[in-house]
Amino acid sequence: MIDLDETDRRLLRLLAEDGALSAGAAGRKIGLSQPAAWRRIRRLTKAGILKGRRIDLDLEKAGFGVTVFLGVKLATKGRVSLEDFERAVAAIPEVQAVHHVLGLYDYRLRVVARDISDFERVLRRRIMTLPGVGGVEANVLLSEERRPGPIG
Amino acid sequence: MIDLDETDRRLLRLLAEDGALSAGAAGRKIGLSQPAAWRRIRRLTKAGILKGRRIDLDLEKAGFGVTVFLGVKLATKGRVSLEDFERAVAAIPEVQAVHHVLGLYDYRLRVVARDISDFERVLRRRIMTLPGVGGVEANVLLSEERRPGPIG
DNA sequence: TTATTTTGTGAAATAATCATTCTCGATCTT
DNA sequence: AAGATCGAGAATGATTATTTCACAAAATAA
Repeated sequence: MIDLDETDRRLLRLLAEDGALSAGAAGRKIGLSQPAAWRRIRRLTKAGILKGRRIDLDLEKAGFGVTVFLGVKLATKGRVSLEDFERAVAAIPEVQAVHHVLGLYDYRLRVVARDISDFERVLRRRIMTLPGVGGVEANVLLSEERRPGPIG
Repeated sequence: MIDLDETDRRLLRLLAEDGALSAGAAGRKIGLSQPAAWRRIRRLTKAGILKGRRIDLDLEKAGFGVTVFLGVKLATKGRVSLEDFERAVAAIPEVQAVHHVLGLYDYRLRVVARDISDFERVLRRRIMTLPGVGGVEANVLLSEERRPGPIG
């Protein structure tokens, strides 16, 4: 863990708003020269705080209009069971994220589908057949808003 | 909605793996010239499928080691109530994402905190005091794995 | 106190890469 | 046969990442 300067935090906040910003462009916005900003960003990257960049794609416009959050409770929770479940769930293309969690559920999945009937297919033929699944709870996504978070 | 070529999908898949890839670099990986790849990416961007780029930062290394998913059920669900809740929750810096969902809960929040006691503070003084909150369920994140998804 | 190291900065320079446009040829459609 | 579509290749400025150097402030040691 590294301690962040106020300048570092401002850089991260800018990059969190627009990940396409270059080092120089981000620095310019806070009155920092190109090399200075670049050095800080490289430092943050080497420290592992900045893991990389990812694209933000609108799955709805790509034909996947349904996003569902699934809470999955396993029936048996041995170590083998967890690994089996994770391996099987990783093979489902419609699964966007797998969260191993502590609480009422064991896993939390983010699943996308073309429409509701397509989601039903995924749920019945993919999810419910996963090894060790006990109970499943579903939340259909209506709207989503990402917030910058405590640093960014 | 636009229909995607197999080449488009391969480009998106590459960009989903590494969002820092330039148009030319992505094209080169699938045997496409720089202008050809650039034109496709521009087309995808104009179509709204590619909404932009965002950074991927490791909040744990930045001192926020605890991530919790909260399921929130509202006590009263009028239109005004939803807007009040959304406005208030947007003012909490520890909230990373707000999902308006359909199902057992009304909202799903992704919250980060420095540690468990810090999370307790957020929960008691920020979340539980939100207007209209009926019930809250929490899932602590143990590990997370992002999957490419159906296209990317 | 002075001397010295450390740390972060800006300016200038570079070499590479990038986005962008143009032309031309191949392929496919009608 | 004519038109539309898509790609490669070359050429362009613009922007970028990256290095080097010198300087100022702050911390540390003498």
